[in-house]
Amino acid sequence: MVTLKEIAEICNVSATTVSNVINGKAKTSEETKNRIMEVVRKTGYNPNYMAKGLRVKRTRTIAIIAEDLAQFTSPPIIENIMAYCESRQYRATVYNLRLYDRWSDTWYNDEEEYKSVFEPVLRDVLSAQVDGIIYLAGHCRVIKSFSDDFQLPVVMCYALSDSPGIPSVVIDDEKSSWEMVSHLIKAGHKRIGFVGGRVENLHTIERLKGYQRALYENGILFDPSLVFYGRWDRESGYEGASKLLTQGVTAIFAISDRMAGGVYDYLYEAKVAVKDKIAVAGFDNEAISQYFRPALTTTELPLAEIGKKSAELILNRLEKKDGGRSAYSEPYVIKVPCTLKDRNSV
Amino acid sequence: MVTLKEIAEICNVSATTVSNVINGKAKTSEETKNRIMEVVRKTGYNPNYMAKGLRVKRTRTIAIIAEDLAQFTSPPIIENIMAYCESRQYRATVYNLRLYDRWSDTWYNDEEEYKSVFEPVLRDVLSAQVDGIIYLAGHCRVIKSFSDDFQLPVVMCYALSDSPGIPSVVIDDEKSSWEMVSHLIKAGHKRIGFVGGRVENLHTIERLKGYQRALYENGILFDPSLVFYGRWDRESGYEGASKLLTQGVTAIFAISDRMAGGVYDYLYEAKVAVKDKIAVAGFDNEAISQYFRPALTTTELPLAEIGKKSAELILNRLEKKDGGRSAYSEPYVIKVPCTLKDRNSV
DNA sequence: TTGAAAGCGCTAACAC
DNA sequence: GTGTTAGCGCTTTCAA
Repeated sequence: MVTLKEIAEICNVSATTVSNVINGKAKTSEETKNRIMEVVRKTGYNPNYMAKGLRVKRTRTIAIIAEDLAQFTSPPIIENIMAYCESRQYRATVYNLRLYDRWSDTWYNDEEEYKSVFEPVLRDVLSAQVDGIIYLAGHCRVIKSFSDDFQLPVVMCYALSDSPGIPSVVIDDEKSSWEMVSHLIKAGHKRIGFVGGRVENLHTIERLKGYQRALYENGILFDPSLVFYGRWDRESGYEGASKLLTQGVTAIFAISDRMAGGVYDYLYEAKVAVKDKIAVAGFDNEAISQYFRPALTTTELPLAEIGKKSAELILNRLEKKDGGRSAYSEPYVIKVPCTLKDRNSV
Repeated sequence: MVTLKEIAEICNVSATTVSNVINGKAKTSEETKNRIMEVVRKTGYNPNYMAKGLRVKRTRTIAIIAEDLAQFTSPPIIENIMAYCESRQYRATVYNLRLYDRWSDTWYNDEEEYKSVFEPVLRDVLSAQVDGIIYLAGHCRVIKSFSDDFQLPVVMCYALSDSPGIPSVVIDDEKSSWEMVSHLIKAGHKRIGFVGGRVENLHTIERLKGYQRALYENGILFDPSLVFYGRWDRESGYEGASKLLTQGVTAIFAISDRMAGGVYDYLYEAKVAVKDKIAVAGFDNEAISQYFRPALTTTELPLAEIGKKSAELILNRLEKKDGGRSAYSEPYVIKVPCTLKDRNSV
């Protein structure tokens, strides 16, 4: 590994001059500039990131702490964070908590266990001297992993922060749900079953609100017996459908595509035609939804946008381009809208 | 950020001693050891990774250069590389070429364009002073991105290297395909259509070999008109099925689940029952395959194992636990077997 | 068992 | 325009 000093020696200039040329800093004569660049190219010189970081105390690197890389929402978000960082000459490095991998979806009840994995990772991140952190959640909830006086800029991605200093980027669950239910109503449905995720889950809560608002705006009574709470998975959808059908629904809105898959299962077994007899809508626009027969009408998650916004937010903060909001006076939440994918199940 | 030197001052010892205690190096009296650890805890001291890396010239970090994070095979592999690295006190950091994102699947024809994205990333990786590199391909082929005298240990993951110094970890395409076709034959099929990916693709080539071997071993003539080459996607599967059905096949083996989805599409339109009339088998065991109706018999990719093996390989190399194979005399290829998922389409 | 000094590769501050 | 000096936070001799 050739060093800057060696380049300097070869060129008969000082290390400073080489440094200046490489970083386009001070004024240097074209002559020496060319001479140096030539040698840099020939030797295949690469600046030592460690040495530079140690000296300047800025690494132009942000950490993405992902709760789980394998969560289907994570890779597209990460990919777009990285793409945006690249466009502004930053680096993003991924740390993976592997929360689902370790405890499927039970983990978030146990604060202690969570800490035992989060804290070592955070130390690692801090050791690496990153300039900022994007915490990428696996699902939306209020996350209090960072103390109020945490030393680094943080952006909460796909979840809410409880700290005024940490802005959040989330999807607009309420509005997206409202849109889908309005769509269902426009198609003539009045008794619409709602298959939610876990009761206490924020996605569930917000989407239920959207459901209720759509009913209200159309003068339809909200019937609580049309609401079923599942666990996001296919089996829950099946259960939900079996319960809801006895309530005489003409449409079912399952708030995950997987649960919608379970609804299809039940309907198939019961020989009830999707769309013709019962309309079904999903949420997420996972790959599976296109393979359902009939193809599922669902809501596309704005994952790319979420990634980009989060990255933008943190980089602006790092470069103080955020209009002085460095310390937000109130929780700062960006809600990114989803888009309805109208396919063939409604 | 409190530094080691500050810890030393507080404790009235030298920096050396603190360093020794933290790294469990030299013999230190219990007394001072406790005193130091206490202060370390209280101050929340984190060693500076930059400073340490600069000094010791080993970072205990490996780079994963992923061709595309959004490729469905990537996240599970990465997750398992990270998990294994963690178990041996290493760090893995992800670099993303975003090849598919940039050029979908046309990119690999253009060496120049490829270099224009690979090379800056490689410089970045080198700058970061990682100890080794795992190159994670999006699909199997021979990759010659690293010169023969490349300075760092490299492992090729999910692809083949052309260099004796770079071992590869890939799936056993031939055997897995052989297994599936044997399974089909055992179920009574003699005229089995093969829906491949692109002709020149290594997965296609190997799986076709497995297909042929299974036929051969069962005394079935290989009929070239039963082979169709697609582009891995759903539409290709549809096309393939339409061609193959005119050849009187009783089973179709599509070597990606997505293409199998297209086969289902065609069969559905043509009102031909999957399984009862035509057996269908896929490959990949993507999430979608479970939602097909009937559920798709397919082959599960050993992604976890591939990740783990790759990590193991490179860490062993870094720590010379590879039985002196530091320079392999011949290309060293590890083929990881897949497992057949027998569901309901055969 | 502990410490002093040197130096990893780089850049900031300042002098020339 | 270019060079000198000092030092970022750590570990590694080597000496005490």
